[in-house]
Amino acid sequence: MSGGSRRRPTSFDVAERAGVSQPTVSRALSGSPAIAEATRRKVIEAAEALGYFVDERAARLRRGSTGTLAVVVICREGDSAASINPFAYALLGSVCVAASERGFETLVSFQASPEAFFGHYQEQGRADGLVVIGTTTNAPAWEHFRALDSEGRRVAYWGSPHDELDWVRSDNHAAGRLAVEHLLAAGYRRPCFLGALNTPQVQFTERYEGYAEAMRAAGLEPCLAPTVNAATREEEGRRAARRLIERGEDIDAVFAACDAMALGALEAFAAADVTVPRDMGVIGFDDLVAGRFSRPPLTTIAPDPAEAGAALVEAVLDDSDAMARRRVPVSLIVRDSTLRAG
Amino acid sequence: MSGGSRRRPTSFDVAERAGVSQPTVSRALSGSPAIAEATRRKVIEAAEALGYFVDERAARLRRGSTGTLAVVVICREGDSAASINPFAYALLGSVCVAASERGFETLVSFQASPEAFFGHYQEQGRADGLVVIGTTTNAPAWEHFRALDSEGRRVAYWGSPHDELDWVRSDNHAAGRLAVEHLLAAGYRRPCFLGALNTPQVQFTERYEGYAEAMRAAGLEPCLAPTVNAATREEEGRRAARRLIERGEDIDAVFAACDAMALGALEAFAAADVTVPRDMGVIGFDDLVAGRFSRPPLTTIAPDPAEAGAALVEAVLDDSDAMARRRVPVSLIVRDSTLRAG
DNA sequence: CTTATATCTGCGAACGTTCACAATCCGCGC
DNA sequence: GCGCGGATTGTGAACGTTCGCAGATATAAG
Repeated sequence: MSGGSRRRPTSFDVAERAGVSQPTVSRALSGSPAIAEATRRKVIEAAEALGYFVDERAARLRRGSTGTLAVVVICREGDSAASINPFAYALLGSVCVAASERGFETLVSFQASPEAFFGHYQEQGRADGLVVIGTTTNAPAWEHFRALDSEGRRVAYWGSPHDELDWVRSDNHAAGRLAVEHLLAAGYRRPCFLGALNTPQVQFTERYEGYAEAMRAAGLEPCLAPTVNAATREEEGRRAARRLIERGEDIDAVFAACDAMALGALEAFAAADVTVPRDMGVIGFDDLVAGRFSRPPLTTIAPDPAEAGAALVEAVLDDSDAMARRRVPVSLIVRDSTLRAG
Repeated sequence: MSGGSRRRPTSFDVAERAGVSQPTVSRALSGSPAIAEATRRKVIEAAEALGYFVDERAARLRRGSTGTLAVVVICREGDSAASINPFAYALLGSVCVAASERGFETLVSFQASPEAFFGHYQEQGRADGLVVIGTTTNAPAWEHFRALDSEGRRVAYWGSPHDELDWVRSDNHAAGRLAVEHLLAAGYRRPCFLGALNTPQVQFTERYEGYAEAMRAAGLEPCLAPTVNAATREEEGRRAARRLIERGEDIDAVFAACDAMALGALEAFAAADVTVPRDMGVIGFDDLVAGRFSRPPLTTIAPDPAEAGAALVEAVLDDSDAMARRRVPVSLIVRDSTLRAG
């Protein structure tokens, strides 16, 4: 209030105070090697005394970079931003945070058709890179991708089923192994995988592979309870579990490819008087909040959205020529649904 | 690939093609009134032919604006970005989207102590405005706020308990009314409010007020089942519900201030053999995914994160001098927990 | 003591826009 | 017929930084 708002200090002000030229200030603060250590200290001191910060707008203009990361979240046609998967939201949030930590701003968009988005940003050139969250089977989208990529624009994908591109995924093989090892340690003898393979959801397939591997390592035959398409994932899980019971399969535990299916399965088991965890162990993947409130509470493998977001940002911003393909560690969260009472 | 990447066209290129001077291009495209309609058309045509877009960096530098919106999500000390309330995430996402739609980028941060953030952005001046998501009782934070505000920097708050500032909240009074009206229509006779009043959570208090008003309008006496502090909201709900049963209060329905409490209450009722919805109706607020999977599925009042995000951005960016205080509509979602079978 | 070399710093320009101001054109009234 | 105001457009500068290049200083070698 009193005194009014002072003008923001510029590099000229710092230069004057430090007794050097203005470009020297720039060099000192941007970490250029061609600067004497003594000068740098002097400049830094002056900058701090004045409360100086580099004006990113000017720096970016001159440098030719945008300092901006575009993020597109793929959602179904007509979906509002509110109705997407909670994990995608958490991922979005952590991408934004990771970008901010590296001094990048984010331009976020929810899109049913990624290609529109790609075209737009490609032309407008408003972002240095693009992070895509979600899975699409949309072929034109992949074309736009390659176009972006060949222009030197960086793109990273969460869970991409397309092998030409940079991606980041959960360590789904480890998830499968963790699930099997936990179930066996808890006293179950024949865990079965619940989920569909060979769908665009590569991550599900990978979880199965981890599961199968661990089963064989324990001298057991993998077994699969395939799901069929339904309106919701819960419904898929419900149906698959019901079928399992009807056919009287010889299994005593289920590893569902995602929590939503696991929750559906829990309902089906309850309806058929199969008591979880006594008669049947159930474990999922995703660590949905819902799993904390189901009855019984759901054991699950938790992905790490914070790590995943950081990895995505890193994949986009670090311009190593090598393709970035990172696995983000997962962790086991034990709740009642696999606690076979002694 | 072939031909390499062409240089991005500038306003000089457009000017040359349209046969006007460069600043005229700027005027034509920025909607300045001091321009002949014929000229504007000529310029726009040339711009489209060349695929020209204004370089935001240069425009912002010259204009003195940042084109950036800072968003801070307040979380508890040590919390990672991943562990915050799902609604806050949804809100964050929709704020980012709403900002992007208005051509603003977002700088997102998760902070336990908002004052650090305020100070940082205040000095660095990297954002035109600030959106704060979350509730804090931290007094120093409010000081920083006022400072920002008096410097002409715009700030908007989700659910602020501080009356000097712009805020956006759910229409909590309507929520209370909706809950009561629904419960009465469903055949319950004496619904009770479950939650604590006079806490920093103004929104809870407002929901109670709406509830009480609707009760009186129906000729009923409001009733309150106060919660006490516990590690989690579920636990608060569980305890409050247990006490309600022990004391044998004459009630047949509960409106919980949030879904987490409602879910806790559901557990307590189940443990005490009070059958929901037959003996007791339960309704919450938040529309957590968890409510879809609880047993029975939870009737709830759903806030609208998309609308809320848009309103927050509007409050920050529209520089009317009048304080922006907006109520975002809520909607009733009926599930089994209030479906008293006939 | 001089020259070559490496290390550091200053100078000027450039990035692409918007803004203040001056210049031009037009029609109209005296 | 000349000047004058309003509507448009052009001119020049400025926003605050980074970059290329030349100049300066110090250190080492001949």
